Amino acid sequence: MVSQTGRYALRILGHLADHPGERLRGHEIAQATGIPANYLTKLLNQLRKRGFVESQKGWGGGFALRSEALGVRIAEVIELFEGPADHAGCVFELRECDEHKPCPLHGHWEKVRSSLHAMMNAVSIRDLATSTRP
Amino acid sequence: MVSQTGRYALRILGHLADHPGERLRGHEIAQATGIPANYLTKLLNQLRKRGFVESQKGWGGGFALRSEALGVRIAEVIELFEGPADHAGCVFELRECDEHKPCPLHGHWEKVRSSLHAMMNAVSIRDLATSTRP
DNA sequence: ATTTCAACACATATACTCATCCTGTGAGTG
DNA sequence: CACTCACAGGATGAGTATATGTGTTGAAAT
Repeated sequence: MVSQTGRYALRILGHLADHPGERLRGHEIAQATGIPANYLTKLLNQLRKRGFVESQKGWGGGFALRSEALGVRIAEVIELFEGPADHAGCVFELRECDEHKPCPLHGHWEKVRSSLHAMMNAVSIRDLATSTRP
Repeated sequence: MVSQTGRYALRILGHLADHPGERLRGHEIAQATGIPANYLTKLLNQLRKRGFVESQKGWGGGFALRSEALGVRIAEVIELFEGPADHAGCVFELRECDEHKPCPLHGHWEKVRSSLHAMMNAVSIRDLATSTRP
């Protein structure tokens, strides 16, 4: 449904959002999230290049969520790691399928697609923080 | 979302459902569906072992959909190739997430999950046939 | 019986995701 | 400067999904 890597990324961002302003070391994040440390720094690197996260090397260094990223929709995060979602075509490619000649799955798939799309675009990184919960 | 193999399986069954009672050679099915011939026979073999399809070797041989399989829900087909769906847990495993302490994605995910589940269980192999369309 | 056709089974190849290892590099400390 | 800390990044490996290749088996035609 969503790749392991994509879920990792959201876990990471959620954890960073829980500690605003703090610089967390990769090792700490790995321990807190349960993501393999070596792999995690790679993901954080991509998040940094994309501008969602900032990092600091050396003593006292670590990673922190950039405040500008708080409003980023999780769709953008998933895209970063899985490429454009491309849910345009019909799921099963059973045959040519459009509005006029829908395949047997068309209506059903439309619902799945739209609810997924809604989720991806309604939730932002800010919402991933634990503190958001009442 | 759904594996390539799973989509292949549905394409195959849809094609067979389009030709009831006929015995189609693997090569023909491959050509009609665009699925790699060698890979296709593997999938057809699994479908045969599961009882959805019957086969005949030798001259005049080929594959045919078993009439008993017409009512099979596509959930069963997908399970055959991808194992039990197991959409139980929360998508992103952000943290412990249940009804009382839902994660930020919980409500959204519930919708995705249920519409997917509905599709898988509402559509049967019979429905995959082109002729079903008005 | 021999030939031919097509499924069947097993082995191998390829691609991608996920994960690990190792070395380099910049930043701070004493 | 010498040293340590922690990110940066390339190379490598394990595991799985996807795809191909080769020979074997069964059934019909001749």
